Amino acid sequence: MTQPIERQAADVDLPTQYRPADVEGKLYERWVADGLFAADPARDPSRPSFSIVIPPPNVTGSLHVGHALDHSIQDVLVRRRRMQGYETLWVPGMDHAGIATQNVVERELAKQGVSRHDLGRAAFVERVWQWKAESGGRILGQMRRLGDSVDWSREAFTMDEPRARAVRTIFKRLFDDGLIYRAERIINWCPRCLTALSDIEVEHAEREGELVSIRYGSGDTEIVVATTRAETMLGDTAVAVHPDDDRYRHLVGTEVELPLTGRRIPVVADEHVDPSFGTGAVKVTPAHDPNDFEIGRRHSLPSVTVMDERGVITVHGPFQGLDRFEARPAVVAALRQEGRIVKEVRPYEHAVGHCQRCSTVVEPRVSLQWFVKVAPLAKAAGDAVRDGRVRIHPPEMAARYFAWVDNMHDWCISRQLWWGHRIPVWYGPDGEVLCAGPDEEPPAGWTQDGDVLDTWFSSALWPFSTLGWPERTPELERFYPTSVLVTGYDILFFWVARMMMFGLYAMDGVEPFKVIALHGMVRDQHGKKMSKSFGNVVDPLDWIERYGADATRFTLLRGANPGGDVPVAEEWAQGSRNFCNKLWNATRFALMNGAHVRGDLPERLTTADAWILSRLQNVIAEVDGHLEAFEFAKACETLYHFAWDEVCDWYVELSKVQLNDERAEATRRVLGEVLDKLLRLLHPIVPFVTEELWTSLTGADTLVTAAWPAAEQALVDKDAETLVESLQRLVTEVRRFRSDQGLKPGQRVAAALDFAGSPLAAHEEGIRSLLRLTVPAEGFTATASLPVEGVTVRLDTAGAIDVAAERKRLEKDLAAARKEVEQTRRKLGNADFLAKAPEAVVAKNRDRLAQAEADITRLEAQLAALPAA
RNA sequence: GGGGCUGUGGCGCAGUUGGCAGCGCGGCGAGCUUACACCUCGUAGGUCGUCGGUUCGAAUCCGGCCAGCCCCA
Repeated sequence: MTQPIERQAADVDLPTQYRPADVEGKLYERWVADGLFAADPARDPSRPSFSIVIPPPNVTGSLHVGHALDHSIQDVLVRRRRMQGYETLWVPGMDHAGIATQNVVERELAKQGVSRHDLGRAAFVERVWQWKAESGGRILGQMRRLGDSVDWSREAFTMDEPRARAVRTIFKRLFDDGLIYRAERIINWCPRCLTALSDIEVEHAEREGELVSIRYGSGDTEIVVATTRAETMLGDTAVAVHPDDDRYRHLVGTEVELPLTGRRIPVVADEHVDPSFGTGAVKVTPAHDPNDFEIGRRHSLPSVTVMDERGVITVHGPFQGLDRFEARPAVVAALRQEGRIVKEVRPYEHAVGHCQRCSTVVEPRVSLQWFVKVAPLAKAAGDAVRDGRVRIHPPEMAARYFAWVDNMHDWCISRQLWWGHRIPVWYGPDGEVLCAGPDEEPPAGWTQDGDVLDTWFSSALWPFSTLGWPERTPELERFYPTSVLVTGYDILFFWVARMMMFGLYAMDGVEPFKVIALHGMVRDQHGKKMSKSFGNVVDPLDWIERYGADATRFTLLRGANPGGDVPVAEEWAQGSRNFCNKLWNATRFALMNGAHVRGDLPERLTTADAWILSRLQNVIAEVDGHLEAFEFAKACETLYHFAWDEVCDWYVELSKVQLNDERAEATRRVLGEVLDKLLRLLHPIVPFVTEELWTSLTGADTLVTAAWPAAEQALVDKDAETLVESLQRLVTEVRRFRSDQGLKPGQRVAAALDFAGSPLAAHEEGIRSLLRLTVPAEGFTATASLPVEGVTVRLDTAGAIDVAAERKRLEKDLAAARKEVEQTRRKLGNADFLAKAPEAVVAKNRDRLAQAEADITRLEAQLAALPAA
């Protein structure tokens, strides 16, 4: 009658536990070798396109858990579109990370006692390329471990030849349009890296410092200023007060003596002074403070530079040659000696800017630098979002975007480094300036500007430079604008706004991406930021090794609510690993029992079959909707719940009975169908385990390009869902009884089932199987009787039942039912409620009341039937 | 100083337009029931930060307060 299960089981060669390491590397290499991730702009133009450019990781970096999240999300999007039949392109690559890379190589040289200046510029740059070839870009190999379905044939680097061409092209265009200029401004300067930094390369951190109040002038002209940077007073060229401040009105326009220097400096009135801070008077050092620089410009003040590029004091005998941090106490001591110190607050907490790459305290410095005039570009970047051409997801994040682009300062793009795109400007013998485009040669003898461009300048071109711009390539034609940009909200300003500005500018107003999908930061299980010093850093490669790439991805995606931070923990990775193992074993069970996907679904379905197929349709629709909306956490949750709690815990259990009778063949087909669709839905999230299982189940080559499932309305069966829900309540209730009575889960118990006309009668076998209830023999006497879901289960507990436990249970349920009745009655007795609440809500409450009343009747009868204790 | 976010069972999070508080992990109890102990079954645990308002009805809307976090200056 039934197929010989033993024989089929022998055909199934799957271990009882899923071992990711056995399959992941093998599958990935096959995917790449088969060209499944390769995009072809010429292929079937009728198909829609879907493209993503990867936020290029730093060439010096390795895969951290933040990348793992970012990449997992992109991979889900790309893999789903691929299955939906889109021509998909996911471009991989790296950025050259000017300062970081130069620092790495300089550090290496330093070990040999060599500086970059010893080598000279050309040899040093050569050396960096060599470093890149040997030890750069480790992350690319690590991306394979995670399963990134990128098109490796299109790997790009922000410093390679095509990208260099793009940089030269756009620089020339911006220059010719007057959007790039050179000017002497105060910029952020790193005295260790010896280069300018843009605003966003400076990290502000609270530090303990000091606030020293110094008396300038004397007698009638006395005025006290407070500062955290006493050493800069050597470069003061004014004292500023608010124009409406009566305390100082009489001093405005006069001069006061600047201590230690013997100079006299003016007192000026400026709106930007906060009269409520300190004494309401501030010292003005235009050469060493950005705010003071502005005040200086407004009042035509001279600018006195007191430090060199390394932060060493260059003026005033006793201080000359001191580092800025040595000079500070020295200056304070000298002032104290002169009786100039009025007050000292120590420690004084205040925000200090640090170099993002080396953590050195940034020194504002006046110098000649190149800038991008951002106003018109930023306006366009803002408008693209305001007009809805580019959608920021989640939408709440748009406020932060606008706050940034609408208040952007001109962007300092020159860096005093050797590693980077050299500024394509040449100077002639008579001070002529020439910007040369990609195919232009400067006149012989002219010298090129020594600076290089900010790395972000080239990464801002990424969405189109990777597609071949400035040529009008088929790639650009087909894949620009890219479909979505996936990145953390922390670099919305760093990078996204810049790509928007340059994309709109270079591509004649066409935006670089249609959607900006933002995710949060990965944090530990207590919401703490991961940091090496805290010791709570998760290494994704460690997780991949121990739990598998799929489990790593699932853990991250399961926590990925739009825009929200993603907490992760070891236990959750284990849970994800367990989930993968559950899928493995469910499929293993199915295969051992001959499940398959051949042919149509059976004509005749049992209620269990109809139920799981119906649920499957709901799940398909739900998951599809979640993924479309970037709701990765919800998609994972839905799939996890369906696979584990519905397919495994109920359908597989019910199928065991069906596989033993004439329904076996139909059941094999339904099992196959459910797993087929489930594995397809899960594939973008957990590609490896699903590929391995699905190819075993179907015999097909790969799931990577299999069709994405669509829900079929015809398979939705509300009646089956209702009936199985009833069955589940019945089974759960009897299990509770068994547990209360101390019956072991596996223990067989004789029971008689009286269905009294319930449609559940058709599922007697399934119910008996789930509950381990055997058919009673002759002379059976029940020791307990349970009325549930219209069915009476009478069972022989093989001994006296625990009346006390049963009474306790029934009384608990009774109390809950009574509370329910009371609450619902009160509601339904409220005339306002009946008058104002919607019909459906009222009806729902009536149903609840009826249900609760029926429960009370039943429970009271059961209690009455209990023998006295 | 400006702007933003968060506060729901021990921990981490969901809760769409207001209409029975859910999930995962962990805890407790029982079990190796021929897919899986990376498992199964059962179970405990929350007046949704706080005070007030709107409403027939508030975790959900409005306001004050408290606590914590982030970004920008």
